[in-house]
Amino acid sequence: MDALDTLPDEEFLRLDRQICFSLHAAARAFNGVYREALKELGLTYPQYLVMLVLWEHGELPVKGIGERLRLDSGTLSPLLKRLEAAGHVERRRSAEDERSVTVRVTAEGAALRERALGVPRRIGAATGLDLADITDLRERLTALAARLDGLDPDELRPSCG
Amino acid sequence: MDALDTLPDEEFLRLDRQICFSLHAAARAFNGVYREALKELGLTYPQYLVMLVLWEHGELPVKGIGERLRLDSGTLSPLLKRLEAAGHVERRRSAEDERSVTVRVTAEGAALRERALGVPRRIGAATGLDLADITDLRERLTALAARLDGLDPDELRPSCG
DNA sequence: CACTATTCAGTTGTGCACAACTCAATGGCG
DNA sequence: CGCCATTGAGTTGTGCACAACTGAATAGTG
Repeated sequence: MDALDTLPDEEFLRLDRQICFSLHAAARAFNGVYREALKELGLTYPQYLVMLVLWEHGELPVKGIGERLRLDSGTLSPLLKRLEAAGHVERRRSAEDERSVTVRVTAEGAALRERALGVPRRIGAATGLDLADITDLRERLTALAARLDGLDPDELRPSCG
Repeated sequence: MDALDTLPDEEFLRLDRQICFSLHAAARAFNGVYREALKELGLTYPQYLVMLVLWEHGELPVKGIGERLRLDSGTLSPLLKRLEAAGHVERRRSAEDERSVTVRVTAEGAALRERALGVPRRIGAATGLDLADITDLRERLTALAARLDGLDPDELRPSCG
């Protein structure tokens, strides 16, 4: 039994506004909190995401970063240039495959990690959620994103609505 | 009590990557799904959000839109210009207060609403969530955003907008 | 009334997301 | 081997988010 099917379109539009807004606003609010916490590190939120995966792996090709963060080269190329200009990473073309560019954390970038260690704890405190809440929310969002990313575009076309 | 307090910083950083990524990715995935669904209407996701509040209220000052969507004039001014160029809305300076600009839905903009009615149902189906799931997720995200924005949740709740 | 502070919309500049594209390197196939 | 499709990074152009600012209109205060 899906209660959604019983709602008229009008009500759907109202509900949609609430959902659209809540997700959009939550993402921006989260972004804003991180912006504040990361200000002292000189990192933006997406740059922090990139540094997090690089801190875990030491070095990765641009493609590898993109796969882990679902970002394409159009977003990553200029972002990585800025991280390199800031001295946090180094980029060099791969010897085995001249098409590929390997991104490696510099000594300065590794030192930045130490200064970043306190950030997540402060964010966690700001959310007011405990570990179970956070984990639950994370799992739901991950599942939702996975489903939406794997969607056939045709399912969103009017003929299928 | 709070399991978060027992985690070392290292573990926190790992957890943070998962949370940051999941929220960031979910927001972008949602955005992508709407982009696809809204393509035929010629609207972007933020433009759709603006049209949703305008369809509910008929006309609003720029400030009123900004309050409901937590967006400032730096974002809204160019966006509204594009909506006006597309013929969906009309902007005119208020007679009572020359500082204020009133945004009103045009006949074309109202007609667009009819074509938009099917969008939320298709999105709802795409998420694979039922009404209870959606409502629960929405409430959590709204509460989280409210806390992070440092505001009273009631002021942010769409139903009060 | 005159003066100041605030409000409102808009502009500028930076950074991110994404589509569409370029270009060189690689891999596959006949 | 030669040809062509594919891959990987980068570039260009559009739109959004946000900070910092401008300028005009209004509100508040003495």
